[in-house]
Amino acid sequence: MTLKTLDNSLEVLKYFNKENPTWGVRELAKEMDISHSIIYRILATFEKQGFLIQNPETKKYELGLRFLEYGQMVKDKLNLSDFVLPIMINLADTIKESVFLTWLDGTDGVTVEIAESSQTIKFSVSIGTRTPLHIGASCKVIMAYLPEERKKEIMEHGMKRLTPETITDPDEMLADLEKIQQQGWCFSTGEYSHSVFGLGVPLFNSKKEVIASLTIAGPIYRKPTEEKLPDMVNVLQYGAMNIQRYFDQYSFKLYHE
Amino acid sequence: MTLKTLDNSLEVLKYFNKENPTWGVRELAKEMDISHSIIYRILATFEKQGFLIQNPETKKYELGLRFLEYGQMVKDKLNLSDFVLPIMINLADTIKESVFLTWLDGTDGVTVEIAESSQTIKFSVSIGTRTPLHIGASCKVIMAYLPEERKKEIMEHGMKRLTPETITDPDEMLADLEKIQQQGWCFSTGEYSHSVFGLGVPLFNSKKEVIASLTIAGPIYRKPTEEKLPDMVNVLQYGAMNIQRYFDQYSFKLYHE
DNA sequence: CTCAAATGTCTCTATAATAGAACCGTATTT
DNA sequence: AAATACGGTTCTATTATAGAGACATTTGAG
Repeated sequence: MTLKTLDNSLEVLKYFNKENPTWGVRELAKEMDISHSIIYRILATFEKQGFLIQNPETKKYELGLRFLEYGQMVKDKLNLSDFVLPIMINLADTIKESVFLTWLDGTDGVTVEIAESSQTIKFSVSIGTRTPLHIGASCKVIMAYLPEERKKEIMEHGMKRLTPETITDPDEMLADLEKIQQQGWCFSTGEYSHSVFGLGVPLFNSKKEVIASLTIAGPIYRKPTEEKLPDMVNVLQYGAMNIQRYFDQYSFKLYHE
Repeated sequence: MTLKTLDNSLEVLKYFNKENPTWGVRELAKEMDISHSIIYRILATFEKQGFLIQNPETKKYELGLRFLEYGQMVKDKLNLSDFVLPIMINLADTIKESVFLTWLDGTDGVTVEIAESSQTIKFSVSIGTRTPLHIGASCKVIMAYLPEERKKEIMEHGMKRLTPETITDPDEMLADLEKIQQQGWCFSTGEYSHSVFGLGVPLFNSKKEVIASLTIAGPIYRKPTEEKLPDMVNVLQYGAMNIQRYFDQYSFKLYHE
């Protein structure tokens, strides 16, 4: 029961990403294997509304300032900067690695807040980055606490491989998730990017449903040794506890109450 | 030659703002005076694509995390934090008032970067805020440098009044713009909000077309006296000159080259 | 506790909007 | 100078949408 025209148009928008920020009409039409007339009408309509702008010189289209407006509104709604970000910065200072908050959104995890490590070599990621839930510590630790049917949904949605370490076998994944849920955290290396380790713990809403995760990540050569890992888990869980307390006090406006 | 379905759908999105962040299907349908079936299909399609999310409890819709993604991309593209923001912060420290950068977007000015004053009473505005070009120093100083036909377009677009000070008469506006262009800056009080003063100067692309403005704003009781105004103009123009130099070096990816 | 009003969702069909091919004038490339 | 590629437009068969109405639930008032 969805609108085909709108659905297609939003699909077109997805082609505007960091790698391909600008598109010409025929260029995008070829990429999507769609008639250029259709693409033209879609792009022109988005432009009329400020969601895309056309470079008057090159005639190519790119994302417009309207997204700044909506993006800021979502950010304000999450309201993480006042209380949660300081906790994350504190954590990043203690551990000397980047810390980030990942939000559950359908079959993806979305990075909503970041505290970067002060070290020159660090894990770096953009706000708004979207990753399938089966990849990496930040996402798998969320997936581990989802109901079984949603796990199945996610796995049937297709477990794309990003690196050789990415788990793509459903049985292996279920076993891994089981383990994660039992220990309460997830440590992974090289699943998202071959040179990165991650350590994530879950965050819940008032109904004890998982809604987010707090994760430490850094270059793989600085990954904690087996003896040091428990310490890192402890520090991370302490930070997560503080954030969780905040979540419990102020029920969020986004997604869950 | 635009798509009516998409156009209508984007119009629906506009109802999700800071004042009304959540909408039920019938509630929004009533507000827009449209059949609730139509609204339902639009909202459901946006939700499917992550642009809206539905609260499973209340069934009401709100903006989704997808906007975080696109908003961040636009922000990254503008790439103001590295060079321009420091200049703005420096300026804000010197003058002890908030400083913000406004981008030209169609018939509106959009706030794209902010350096807030350290004083407890200060002018405060959100990134992404959209204001018609005929209102306030930050916008009028842009409008003053636009070609005559675009000025006419903007005025015919309707000069909405925000405060008693807002200029709504076309002739008065043209005279005002003439003066602004001659002196190179615009000082206004109470046009955008009754308790705020603003002082703005224009910024140009490589083709000497106006694309943005740099503005100081603060509470009206701290507005500069007639003797002190020239000093403030000087400091602001010096900051603008630095930003302009950056603009000239790196031609921007947004809107103009 | 009961009834009425309001809600999100779904079905149906006349109607209106869209898809997609073909075309146009311009710009760029060869 | 010819040929290709481009954004934009026009046309009509086809298809998706508009809008009324129905439905099961939920909410709220009496």
